[in-house]
Amino acid sequence: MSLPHAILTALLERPSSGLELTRRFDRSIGYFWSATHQQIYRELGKLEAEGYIRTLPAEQPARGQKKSYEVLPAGRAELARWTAAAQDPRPQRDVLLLRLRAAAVVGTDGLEADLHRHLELHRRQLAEYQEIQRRDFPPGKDAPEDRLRHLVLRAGIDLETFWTQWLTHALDELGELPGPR
Amino acid sequence: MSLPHAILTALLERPSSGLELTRRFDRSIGYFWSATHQQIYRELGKLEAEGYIRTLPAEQPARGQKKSYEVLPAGRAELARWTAAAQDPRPQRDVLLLRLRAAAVVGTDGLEADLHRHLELHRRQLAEYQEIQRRDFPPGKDAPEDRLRHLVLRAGIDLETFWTQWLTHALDELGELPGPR
DNA sequence: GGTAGCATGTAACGCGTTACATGATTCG
DNA sequence: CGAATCATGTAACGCGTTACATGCTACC
Repeated sequence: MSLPHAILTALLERPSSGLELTRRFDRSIGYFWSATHQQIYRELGKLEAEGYIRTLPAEQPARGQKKSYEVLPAGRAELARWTAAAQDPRPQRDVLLLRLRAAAVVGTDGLEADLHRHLELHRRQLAEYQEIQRRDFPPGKDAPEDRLRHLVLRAGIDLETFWTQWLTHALDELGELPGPR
Repeated sequence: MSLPHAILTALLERPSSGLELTRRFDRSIGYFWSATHQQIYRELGKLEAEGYIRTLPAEQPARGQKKSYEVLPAGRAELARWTAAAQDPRPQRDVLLLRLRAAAVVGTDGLEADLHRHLELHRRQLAEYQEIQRRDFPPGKDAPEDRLRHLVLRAGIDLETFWTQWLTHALDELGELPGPR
């Protein structure tokens, strides 16, 4: 039940059309809540039906026409309610850890190459986050309204840092393991 | 497409019935791939139909009767294939980070209490992992076949450590923020 | 006017979740 | 025998994913 709230947040930051939202979900918000354009259009329809958002006055309702949405007061209230409500952490889901556990049973053949690939992907993501930090949060300038956003970014940086370190360590261990290479 | 492989791994470690699997998914494997008993029964049916597992000879097929499964050679081969195959990391999904981003727009009212609760949950999980480490991986004794399992456990420990640190930091920042308290 | 790209959708399917149903076993 | 517990299921629904469809706009 989080996609509608992700969309409300994005629309409050800036009113947008479906495709613009999709693009923003590929960048900033999508770093921790991804969505495809099909999900977004489906959800925009629901949010509009529930009275949380509306199309901007300059709309043409035809099919191939751009249609921008803005958040209504009821939408902002719902987002505030959701933000403050207690929520249990979702159960963990990590395919890579599952694969290592499987490898402990059926062997590590072919695993190493993909671990290298993942390491490279995480390094790239980390570099991207650090670049954003340099650009948007230079040291010294720390406006109160940016504090929360910086906090979120730092979570991303620390998580990617963890994965690069852990994968490096995992590759070390794999190298020392007996078995076909 | 990972639940069947999680089940194959668990069944290779030890043949089990559906409910026993459910219990094991509440503990070890479920730490990074959770599943309910409904999912597990559904998936056991599919895996049996595909010839990857079979019921142990001592079966009684009646409804309330215990039914244990073991992995067939085809199932082990499929698991080995899946383990070695390249897989892209799943896009991140984290509700808490999303909520912080929403709070940057609609305010932080009511957020603090739930962050405290999450911090406590992560501290408890971390303690549980460390207890498992003390019990199953005492320093010095590091059999090669346990290396991979220990590696997975350390990922869990490091991730929970990260969350406790990050949440502590987040609560510090929230405290310094202006606004209704 | 034909083609490429922009923009908004529809349809189908599978996994994950929640609620409920049914049969066996144990024990007072 | 009645209740609690163990054990295996069924049904319904929503989100996430993939593939495909339709209508505009710009440009050669």
